[in-house]
Amino acid sequence: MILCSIADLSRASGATPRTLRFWESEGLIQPKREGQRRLYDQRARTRVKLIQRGQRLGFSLAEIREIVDLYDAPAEEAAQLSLLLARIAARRRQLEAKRADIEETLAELESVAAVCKERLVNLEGDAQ
Amino acid sequence: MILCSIADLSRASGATPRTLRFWESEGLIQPKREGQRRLYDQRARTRVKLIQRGQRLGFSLAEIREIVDLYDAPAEEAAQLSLLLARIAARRRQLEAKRADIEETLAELESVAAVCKERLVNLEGDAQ
DNA sequence: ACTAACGTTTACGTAAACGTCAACTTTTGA
DNA sequence: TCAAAAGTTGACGTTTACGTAAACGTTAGT
Repeated sequence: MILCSIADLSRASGATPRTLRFWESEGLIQPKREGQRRLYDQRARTRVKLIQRGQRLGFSLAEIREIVDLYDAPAEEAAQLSLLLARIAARRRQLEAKRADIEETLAELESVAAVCKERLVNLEGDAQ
Repeated sequence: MILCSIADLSRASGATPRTLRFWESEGLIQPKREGQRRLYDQRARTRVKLIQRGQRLGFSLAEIREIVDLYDAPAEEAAQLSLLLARIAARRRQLEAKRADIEETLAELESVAAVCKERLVNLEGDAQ
């Protein structure tokens, strides 16, 4: 299954055909063509997964495009490589900040949960 | 500084007055009133920070409202406490899934960075 | 041969999360 | 006292990320 139709990829990914066409119009994926019809190869399917992961993390499509472009930027010159490394470092910092937000939220939720559990235990004790 | 104006909170938080009023209209914050004017206490300011953190994590305002409401839900009965604990557990799983997405992305970016650095070293070697 | 099923482009509609006036009242410093 | 500054409530505009519908071409099974 090296190439698949838009319906196949839609079923496999959960994204609607409309969404896949929209992402293409935004330059996020570039499927092959057989006449008019789109044909998605492994590279396109991988990018769809990257797009969806980016969305789960709250990135806009514009940011997602920049992120996935980091993966296959054809860097030859030293200057291009340095620029690419700088961009990767910036995204890493951004992701680490998000991770820190997550850790804080998790800690707070755990603390609320602890209070809840204690109250539950007290209620059970009163009931006996 | 137990109470502050909308302009004060706007400066302190980075959210515009329009945004603060919008969040209020959506039921995310409930400032006091002095006549017509809004007065924000510490509780309101804390909620603003929670909202902004939720936004950085890609949650919608509807989700954020559910999340911040977990912090001050007045659970008295055992049934309410159990429900609250279940909701907290669901949010925890969601946050852990996001964290896993972040770890994957970080790992991939590091691998791309490693390739870049290797190429850079090779280029420097060729130059000598 | 024919009709579903699948695909295409084009265009308009929509929900979320505010931005941007407008028109007006209230407060406050000179 | 009086004008600037700050605040208020509508109401309409904007961007993002698609949904939905129209009108049409292509392909596959009976």
